This record gives sequence, structure tokens and C-alpha cells, in this order.
Amino acid sequence: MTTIYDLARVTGISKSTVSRVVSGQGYVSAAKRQRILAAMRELHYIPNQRAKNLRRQRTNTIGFLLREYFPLAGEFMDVFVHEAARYGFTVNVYFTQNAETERQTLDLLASGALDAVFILTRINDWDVISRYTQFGPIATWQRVDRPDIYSNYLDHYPLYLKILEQLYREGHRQIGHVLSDRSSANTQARLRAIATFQARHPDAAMTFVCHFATQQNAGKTAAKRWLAAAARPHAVVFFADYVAAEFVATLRRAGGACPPDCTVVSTDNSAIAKLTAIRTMDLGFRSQACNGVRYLVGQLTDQELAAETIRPHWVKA
Amino acid sequence: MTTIYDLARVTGISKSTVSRVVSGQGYVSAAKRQRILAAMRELHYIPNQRAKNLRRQRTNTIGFLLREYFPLAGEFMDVFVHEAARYGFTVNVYFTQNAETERQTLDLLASGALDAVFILTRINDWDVISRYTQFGPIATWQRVDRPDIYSNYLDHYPLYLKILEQLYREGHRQIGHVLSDRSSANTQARLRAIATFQARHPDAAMTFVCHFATQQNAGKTAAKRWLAAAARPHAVVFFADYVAAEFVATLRRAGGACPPDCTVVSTDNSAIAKLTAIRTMDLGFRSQACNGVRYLVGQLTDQELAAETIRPHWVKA
DNA sequence: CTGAAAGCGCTAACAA
DNA sequence: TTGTTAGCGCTTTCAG
Repeated sequence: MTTIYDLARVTGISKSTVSRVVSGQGYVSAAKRQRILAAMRELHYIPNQRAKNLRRQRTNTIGFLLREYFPLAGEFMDVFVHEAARYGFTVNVYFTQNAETERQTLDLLASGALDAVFILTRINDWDVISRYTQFGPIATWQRVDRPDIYSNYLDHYPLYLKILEQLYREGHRQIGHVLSDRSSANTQARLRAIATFQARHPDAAMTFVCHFATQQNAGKTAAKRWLAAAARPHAVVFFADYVAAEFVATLRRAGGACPPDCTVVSTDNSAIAKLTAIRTMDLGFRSQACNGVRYLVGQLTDQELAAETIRPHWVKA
Repeated sequence: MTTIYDLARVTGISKSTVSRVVSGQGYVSAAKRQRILAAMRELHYIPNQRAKNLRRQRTNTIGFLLREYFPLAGEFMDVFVHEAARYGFTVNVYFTQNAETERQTLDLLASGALDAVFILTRINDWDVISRYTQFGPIATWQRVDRPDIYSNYLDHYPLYLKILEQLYREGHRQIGHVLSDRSSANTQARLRAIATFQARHPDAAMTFVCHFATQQNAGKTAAKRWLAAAARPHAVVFFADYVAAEFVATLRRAGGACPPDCTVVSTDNSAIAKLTAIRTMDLGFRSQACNGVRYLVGQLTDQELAAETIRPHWVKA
């Protein structure tokens, strides 16, 4: 490993001048710069990142935290990593699994291993997570209203209402709902939308409602319940494309087809929706990923990076 | 930020003794240990990772390189990150995009930002990549035979032959092939299997062969070709579940169904195959991910970590 | 068992 | 424009 010290020794120029050339900061005479540059090439000099990190108190690394893997997480990460790279940041992935591990991972912020953290799906209370903002900026995909945690969320209430109204217009009077965990803010918004819709249209039956904490097997279970239901809803709205796709696949295995047996609607616009031809509404996760990065980078570099505007829209099949 | 120095000052004990307690290395009297431990708690001490990294010439970070995202990459990473975490390593994700960027990313090995590198999909020649092994161990998902780069590959030749024989046994005499890039070692193995099969069964027609460099839109294009083909093969084997799924979706949009119009077989055992009920053979990518991690960690920590044996098998739909 | 001291490789304030 | 110097926070000999 060639170091800056070697370059200084070989060229007979001081370490600091070499450092100036290497980092491109400060004035150096053309003659010396050339000599140093030549030596750099000759000795295959590559600056030591670890030393830089210690010295500058930065690692240019963002932690990407999620409880566990789900297909959309991969697509989200794709966008996130690309956007971070644009600003010279790299992304470290962590599966948090439980509250304890999540806290330990957040400690990496305090230890200086991470400059910032993005939480795709959380475990601990926001109060707990919030404490870590003293060590670095935190952003999340989830919906929170806190001054210290950035959340680029969308209110699901009007959107869900829009979906329901659309189905009503198409003639559906029995609509099922497959929702995420009850505690999630988005689920609560959707439940409120259901209540509003119900009040508006007393002729619509909204009795089929399921909740799932994870995406794994949710679609399968929902399909079984649908098959066993006394009054099967002819339209079901899902909280994730993956779950919707699993629902469709399970139904198909049981000899059904969606449609006509059941109209399936979801809200991600993921690769899976495209493949399985599920009707889906794009809620702008790609923009949310970009905005998350921009907020974090903005905080770290003390600048205001413009956020992309999220435009939810139906994806034509 | 509390440092080891603060702890020393507060307790009146030397830095080195504090360090011994913090790192758990070396002998320290019970009394002093208690005093230090108490101070650590009181001052919320968290060791600085950047300083540690510089000092120990290690970051405990593995770089995960891929050209671009594809659904299976996400599932692969899921396993990879979990396995790395078991050994105390964290994973940094990089999209390499072009040869130049890939080289720059490999430079991170030389800069000490990364301890080791795993290459899911490469761009540069192995000769180029090989040079970086002087800076740290390199493993890959791709098939290579080199002493310095670890590759936990599977010979696709016998497996592909097995798939073809199975289809033949089921009565198929016209089999199509959707393959990856011609330059890939796996594709070459599959082409050899096709040749062998052809020689063995002259009554089988193997005229439908497509090659695709990326997974994006490959299935769609293949479907269009299939629809336009003079003699449509009633069975097609794909190099990736995602591509197979896109093929099926495109055909379905055109009014077809697989089966009976076309039997679709693939080789990943991904989440998508499960959702779309595609017949697929598990080639053990999960084990390959684990083995990749184990090799790299083994090299870094100078031990021999047992590799999982890969057992390819049909996945029952 | 403990402390002093050297140093990982780089940066930046300050002086010249 | 350049060099000297003082660290960043931690680990690890080496004496004591």
C-alpha cells in the first residue's frame, strides 16, 4: 500500500502538498503537481479511505434498514442506491429483524460507521428511533409526522377513496380489503376511507376485511378466506402487489380466474404487477426513494435538494 | 461524542486500560473494569468505528457488485446480507453499470473501504478483475475457473440435458430455448446440452432459440417471436424465472395460456415463479449466496468455513 | 495487571 | 505557494 507519506518521500515534497494534490484542495505549483501526479501513477497510489473517514468524521455511507425482505423492497433499493451514488454516497443494507437488532443498527450512526439512515420498515417506536437523530439524519418510507424524521409520505385516505369510488362506478357493490398491520398509519387512513365510503354508499357491502403483518403468505391466506366466504366480494383491494399476485395465483390454482371471478386492485406498480397483469395504482415509491436520499444528503451537505413531486396514477395494464 | 480519552479522564485510568475493557482484550482488574463499565454507561460511550477501522485496517464490509437490478438479485442479496451478518460483516451495494464504474468500485478494495467483494454480474474481463485480488478476496456468482476468484458454480450442461429429456419424455418434440448472452459460460453449457440432445434425438426440432443480454423485456420479445413463429414450439425453456413470467404474461395478453398453448420451464426458483406458477428448477442460488459469503469471510479471518452442498431439484408447482 | 508512547493515513490550521 | 505540526480515536507493543 502506497501512502501519501511514500509519495512525499519519493518526490521530496511535503506530505501536505501531496495531500493538496491528491484531494484537489488548495494551491500547488504546476511543477510540483506534475511531479506528484507522476509519482502517484508510478506507485499506483490509491488514497486510504479509512484514514480519510477518520479524519473527516464522515464515511459517505447511508444505512438502509428494513425488517425483512419483500419484493418491492428490492425495487425500492434499486432506485435508492442509484440516487445515492449520484451524490457520492454508498448504501449499506441491514435487516433489522427485531427491536434489539434495530437499535444496534441505529447505534452505527453514533459509532460513525454510518452518516445517515433510511428506514424502509421499522420496529421500534418512533420515540426510540427519534433519539438517534442527534447522531445523523434519519428518513423513512413509513408515514410519520415528526419534525426530526423525514417522511415523504402520501395520504392514503383520498387515494383509497378514489379507488373505491372507481370500483363503485364500475358497478361493484361488494368490495373486499386486504390491509397491512392495523397499527400502520396507511392502514388507518385506508380504514377511514372505507368508513367514509360506507357512509356515502350504504348499498355497498364492505364486510370482507383482512389484516396481515407481513406479506409472506398473506395473499394465500386471503384467497382461502375469499373462497370460504359466504358472500364473496367481486372486487378486492390489496395493500401490496405481491400479496395481490399471490391471491390471484392461489385462486387460479383453485380453478378461479381474476377477472372475472374477482377484480383485483393493488397499489405499488411493481414489476410483479406488470408480470401478473394486476391493476395497480402507482403511489410513487420511486420518487419517495429519491426524495429520501435527497433529504439525507441535503442534511449532510447543508444544502437544499429539490424533492420530486409525487403524482399517484393508475397504471394501465 | 464520548471517546476512550474521556473515559480515561473521568475515571482517572489510562486510555490503554479503558481500551482493554472496551474491546475485551487483555487483563484488567475487576475493580477498574467496574469503574470503567460504569463510566461507559453513564457517558453513553459508543466506540468510534472509523478509528477502529483505520487502526485495524479492516472495515468488516463486503462489497456486493451487480451491473443492474433484476428481481432475483434482490432475493439473492436477501440471503447474502443475512449470511454476512452472521459473521459480523455488513454489505455495501453497488450498481456497476459500465466497465469504468466497475473498476472504480473494485478500487474501493484497494482503498480499504471494502474488505472483500462479491460480484453477482460482471462487466470487465476476468483478467482485469483478477488483478484486484491482491487487495482482498473476490467471489462471484458467475461461472469462472480461476484459482484466485471463488466461484460456486454449477455445471448447467447435465442439468439442462435433464430438463430437455424430461420434456421429451412428456412427449415434446419441439422445444424452444430462451437463453442469456452467448458469451456466458452457462449459456455455452446449455448450448452444448442442446447439441447433445439433438444428436441423441434427431426427431426433436430445436429451431426456436433466442439470446438476450438483459432480462428487461426479454420475455416480451421472446413471446412476440413465438407468436410469429412458423412452427411454434409447445415447450420453451428459459434462463430466468422473470423472463419466463414476462413471456407467459405477454402470451396471456395475446389470448394464449401456458399451458396448454405452451409449456414453460425455467431455472431459478424465485418468488416470481411461485406467484406465476411456472415450472422451475432450483439451481441453489441461496446456497451459492451463503457459500460466497463463507468463502470471503473464511479468507479474511483465516479459517475454513464449510460450504453448503448444492442440490438442484425440481420445484413442485 | 497497568500506563506511556507510538502510530494507522490523512487533513487543515497556521506559520513562513 | 509550501512545510510544520497537531491531531481524528483507537490498538498494541513494551516497560514497569
